[in-house]
Amino acid sequence: MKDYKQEGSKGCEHCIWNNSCIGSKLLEYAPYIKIFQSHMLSVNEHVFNTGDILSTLYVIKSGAIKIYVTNDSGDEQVLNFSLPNDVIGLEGYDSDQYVSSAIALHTSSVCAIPLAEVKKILNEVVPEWLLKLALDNFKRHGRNISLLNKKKAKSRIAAFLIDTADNCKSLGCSGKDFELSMSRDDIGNYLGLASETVSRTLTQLQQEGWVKMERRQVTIVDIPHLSEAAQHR
Amino acid sequence: MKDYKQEGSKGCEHCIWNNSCIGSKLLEYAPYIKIFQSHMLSVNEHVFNTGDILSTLYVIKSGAIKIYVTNDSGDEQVLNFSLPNDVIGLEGYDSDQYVSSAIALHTSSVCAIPLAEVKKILNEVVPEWLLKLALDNFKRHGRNISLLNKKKAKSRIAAFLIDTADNCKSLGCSGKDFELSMSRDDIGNYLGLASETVSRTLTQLQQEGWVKMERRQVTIVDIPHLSEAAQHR
DNA sequence: CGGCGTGTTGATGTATGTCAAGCGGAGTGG
DNA sequence: CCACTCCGCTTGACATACATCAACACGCCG
Repeated sequence: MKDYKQEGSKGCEHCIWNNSCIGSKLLEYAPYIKIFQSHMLSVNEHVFNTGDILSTLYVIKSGAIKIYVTNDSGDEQVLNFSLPNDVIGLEGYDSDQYVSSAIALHTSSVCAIPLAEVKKILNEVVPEWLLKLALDNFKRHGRNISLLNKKKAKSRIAAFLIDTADNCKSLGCSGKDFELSMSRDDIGNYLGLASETVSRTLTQLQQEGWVKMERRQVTIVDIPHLSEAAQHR
Repeated sequence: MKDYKQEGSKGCEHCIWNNSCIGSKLLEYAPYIKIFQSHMLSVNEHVFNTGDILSTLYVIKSGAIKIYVTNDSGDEQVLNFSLPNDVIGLEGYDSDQYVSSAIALHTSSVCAIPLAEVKKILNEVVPEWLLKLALDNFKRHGRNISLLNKKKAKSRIAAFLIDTADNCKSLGCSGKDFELSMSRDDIGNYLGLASETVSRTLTQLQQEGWVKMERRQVTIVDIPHLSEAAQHR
């Protein structure tokens, strides 16, 4: 993306969104923020890429932006289509890199907000526990998407198992052994699969030797293979 | 759910999660909150139901809770499985009713937090624009789920069209006529379908007379039928 | 032991993916 | 202005993964 400082901005008072935009609210709240400029993007121009240093959030002023990630095999996974008034780039808030890529579908314009300023305000204003609550929700959002928009049952189930294991781990379990608390029916409903397919796929994963299962008790044996399966769409 | 005030609580200092729980952080931050009690749930007991008056949030202390909605035809749609330390009930924050149901998968225990207190704190502490940002994300989360875990292409596409129309409407368009900003490829990728399937399904929807399309220009003709199709899993 | 809920497995139909051909608008160059 | 190409989209033919229906196995509890 071009250096947005090159692009002059006349400030929010000249913007068509004037004071309805969420960015201008921020400015209102913290008027000392200086760098806050409008920037044009042409079709297929990236706003940011996965892995880029995350120092700026963007508010979309006009146009449409596609948010996506690419897996190791290089194929793309659309996470969202963002429209005017949306804030993008926030998903990586607690890392220092963008965790997704953003590309313009139309000629679009965005306003840049320095993340450092936002962080400062947030830390001043918002209690830490509350921030954690919000961020957890962001993350869950991303996880759910990546569970659900896979095409193959095997990928979904593998992703589901890994996700569940991660959850369990963050609650203090081993991360390899855990107990599913829900029925095959519930899993199927959640993942958009028939319960029979869940059942079959689980036995298949066992036959491959990637997991062991006894009723709802799960042991993950081969994390690499399971992760790889989870990547495939 | 039983009246949680019946269930004595010894307070957070006796809880196994002691001060790591997000609820206790809230208590720390606003010590005047009195009603904050632990409550046991047996298997298949509801924490709350869609449509119930939303006056309480719950922090899960132990066990597992299934969050789901039911459509008009009565069939269930699992949105999430919530685990200890998760906060549930928040999705309806800006309505006054729960927008989903929550049922215990195991014997579980939860702590109740009066939403009024939380709202008071939030309003004192968090700028409105920031709250909106977080809530928008909650909503998008829910929308994405309901787009993605449908089984049939027709449902997904119908839901996608309605969602897009709604988005457009909230940006000031008619809500019936709008332009898709993304390719069939992108739509398919987003919805977990092949682009050919997107194409075919769109022409099918046209043949049914529910939408008119010309390239990326969409006119929604029969909202009732389209919505009905969107409901079906 | 017998019944019930949950999970597994098999047989079959169907929706969707995949491959491939062709269409049509948009842009380009003569 | 027309011919040409390119790209996105559509349509068709076929393969396949999954849903559905049904039978059965297993653990659980009375």
